[in-house]
Amino acid sequence: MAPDDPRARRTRASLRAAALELAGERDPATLTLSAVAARAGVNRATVYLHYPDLDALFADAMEEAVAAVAQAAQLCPLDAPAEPAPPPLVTLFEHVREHATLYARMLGPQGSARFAARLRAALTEAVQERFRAGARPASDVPLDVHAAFLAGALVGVIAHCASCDEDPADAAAATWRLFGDGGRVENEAVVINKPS
Amino acid sequence: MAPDDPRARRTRASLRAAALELAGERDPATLTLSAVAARAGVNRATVYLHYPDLDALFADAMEEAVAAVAQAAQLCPLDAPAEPAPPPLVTLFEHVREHATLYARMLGPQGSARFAARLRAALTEAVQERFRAGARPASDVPLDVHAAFLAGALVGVIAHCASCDEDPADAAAATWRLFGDGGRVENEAVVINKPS
DNA sequence: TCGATTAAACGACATCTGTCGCGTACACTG
DNA sequence: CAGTGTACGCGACAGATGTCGTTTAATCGA
Repeated sequence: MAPDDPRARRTRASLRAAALELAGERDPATLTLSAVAARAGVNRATVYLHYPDLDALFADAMEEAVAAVAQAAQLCPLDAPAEPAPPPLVTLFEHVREHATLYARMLGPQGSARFAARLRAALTEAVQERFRAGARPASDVPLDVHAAFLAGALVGVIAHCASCDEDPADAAAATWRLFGDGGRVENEAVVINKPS
Repeated sequence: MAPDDPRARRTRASLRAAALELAGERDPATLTLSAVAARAGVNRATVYLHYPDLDALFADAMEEAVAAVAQAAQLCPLDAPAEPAPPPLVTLFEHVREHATLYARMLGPQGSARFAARLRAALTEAVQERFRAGARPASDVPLDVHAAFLAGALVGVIAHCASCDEDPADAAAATWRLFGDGGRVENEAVVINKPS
């Protein structure tokens, strides 16, 4: 399977478009691989040549948005003049807030689980990358666990918003306010909920 | 369907035992309704007389643990003398920490999603019940949203621990430390991450 | 103890998933 | 432009889900 073959590109593009198209008009929980393949005009068996399952197809379709989250962690490099720039983790949280509003509305109770899994991986990688690049938590919590906690907590809010009766916009705003007050950058270190 | 019929009781008990049994010895992600029914010695169609799907069966099998979480929110009533008693939300967090360690180990990447959904509902109800009983957040965040956020964040950590390479015990301990530092009770109000 | 109730077994059905082998037609290369 | 590689369509398969109608047998009341 050559990933840059024009035929394969066309097929994957059709599948991505069909997945997002159907997710927007039908209940995402009831989406089937058969339906996506039919909408894309692609044989059902062909889907398995490109993706292991429907979740992977969805992950690819949302890769653009996920990449934006990962990039958000790089918007404020640690070695840049930090005066007017916002704290990196705060930038991450803002992006997550926007994604929570957007995707928690688009995806239903089941569909949100797909996105949460994909976003969780992206967030973990992004936060850990920030820590590897020099950011350090001010507490005695082990570095990796701290990053995992942050990613898990954020995704938890997203998943929860999508699967309960809350208005996702309100809950996402609460996320932002809570973490916005609780996290800050001090002496090139990330301080989480630790009043100095 | 009489829920107290001895035959129905036996059937559900067999199904619960079989579900936990198979979850312990096989990869929970590959568990099928057919396999659980076969292990329980119950016809596959009969399962649908008691549960809408396999997730509901799992929820019932784990009901005992979930009930313990809900009960944890009642361990320290607000109208009791609050001197030596720990804050109610802190008690909740401690129970979640224990459950995270236990279930994140037992359940695999997919299996944890089943438990997270059930635990999320129980946590939301428990935290909101505490707020209805008199506890008030000190910030301007709407009450219900705040409760939803707390539940979502906690479940996010659990789900994340079970689906990544972290040691669940470490990550759960981090949860406890982080929230333990960030939350406290002050003047009968629950203060979250707000240094006075 | 007998009869009415009903949980459960049983077989069948439509649909979806994941996989396989085969033939066709499109895509790069010399 | 011819030739080789390969993505794709096609048909079929086993296994799982969710549902249905019928039959068997356990339960409980009289």
